[in-house]
Amino acid sequence: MEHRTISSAVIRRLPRYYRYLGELRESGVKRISSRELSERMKVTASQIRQDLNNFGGFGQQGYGYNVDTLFHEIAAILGIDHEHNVIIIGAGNLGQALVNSGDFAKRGFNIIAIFDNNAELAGKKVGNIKISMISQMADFIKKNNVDIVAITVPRQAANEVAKIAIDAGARGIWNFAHTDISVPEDVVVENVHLSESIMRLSYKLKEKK
Amino acid sequence: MEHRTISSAVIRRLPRYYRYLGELRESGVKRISSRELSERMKVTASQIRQDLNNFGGFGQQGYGYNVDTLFHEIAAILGIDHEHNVIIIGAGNLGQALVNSGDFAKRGFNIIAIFDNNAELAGKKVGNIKISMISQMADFIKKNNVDIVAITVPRQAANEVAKIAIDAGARGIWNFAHTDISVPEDVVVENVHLSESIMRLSYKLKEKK
DNA sequence: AAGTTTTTGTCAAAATTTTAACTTACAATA
DNA sequence: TATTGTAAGTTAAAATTTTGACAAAAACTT
Repeated sequence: MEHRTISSAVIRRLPRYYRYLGELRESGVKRISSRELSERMKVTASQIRQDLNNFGGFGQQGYGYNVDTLFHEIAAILGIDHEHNVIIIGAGNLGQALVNSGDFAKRGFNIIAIFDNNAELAGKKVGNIKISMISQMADFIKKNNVDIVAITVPRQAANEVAKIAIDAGARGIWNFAHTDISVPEDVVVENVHLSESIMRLSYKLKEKK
Repeated sequence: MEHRTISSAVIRRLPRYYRYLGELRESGVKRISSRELSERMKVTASQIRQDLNNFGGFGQQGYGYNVDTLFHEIAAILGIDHEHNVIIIGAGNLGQALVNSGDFAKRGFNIIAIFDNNAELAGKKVGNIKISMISQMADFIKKNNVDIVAITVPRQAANEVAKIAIDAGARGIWNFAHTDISVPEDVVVENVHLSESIMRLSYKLKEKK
């Protein structure tokens, strides 16, 4: 089977489709057309149809898309039809916020450990997870089938802790540090750069004035 | 003066250029060519030159770009050459993390208040800011020249608090809630959807397997 | 001081992404 | 069961974005 690469623009939109479908599902809507969806989401119907057809024909002419089916198909495409083990490196405010937010667990991203290098924090609890030392991390990753490593340490330390995690077998890096992380070919990184985000907002504000 | 719209792809890259230039500046580098920068940043030199030339010719043939000058030019473009007043709505973990992170203040985004609707939190402190009630927010916005409103409340409440802030005069919304916020023409929104981000990571992980 | 190298700014080509239009298939209805 | 309307899937066109190439200008070199 031929395997065309899907553009990242498409992947950027999929989680949003998923969110809308989840909402429709909760409110009991059984079917939806690309046109209706496009009106709600402020994108073109054409784009929705084309995005979805990258992965297969999930709809039916004269009917539309079955909300429930499409919801699950997108979940499968995104790889969120099963659980993920997540650890957090950095028990600062942001790391703690991620642990305490129930949102991720609800979507199958289970935060199973949090690490820090501050010895004073050792054994203290965040939510109901005990903080461990980074020295224990490699061992933990090897033994616990960790999929995703969230990095919330200061930028100076980010590449160092990423390397430890990757050497221990981690393959997905969720990077919150204000720096780029260099990784080998088979490791994927998703960046969340809040400072860049607020700068973009600042730009947009300036343009409106 | 003609005012061409700059594509959002360009704006997405500017903060990253800014970050790299800041690092170069700190390490005492005085000048840099688009080629050198492109090697460090893993983008094409052509793209850097074209991006910058949307705003003016900041470089010089045979020399390159003066790091310090370009750093400040980009700051001006992004509107971060002056301070911004920021308030946070929602004193949950994420709201508290934003307050406690010194990173934003360092870049001129001063968090001057945090609001919540939980009466039990009234008067309690996050960092050195007292939590106020949302009922006081409109008045605060009117009196304190608030530029940016960060929304970290649950999604069900997001549009409601956004409306209060906008009606009181806020023009920039930094939205962390897992929903879209509808705003009038003259208001700008920058979204930070963490759950969408981790789904994209999940997709990339699946593709590598 | 002349020649050589570097490097920008710009133009045009290439690639990608988005939108629009068309064709086909199914669903609803009478 | 035949007919009409709806809406997906697909193809083509348009728009946008990225890359490559080159002339002009400045900085080095000898």
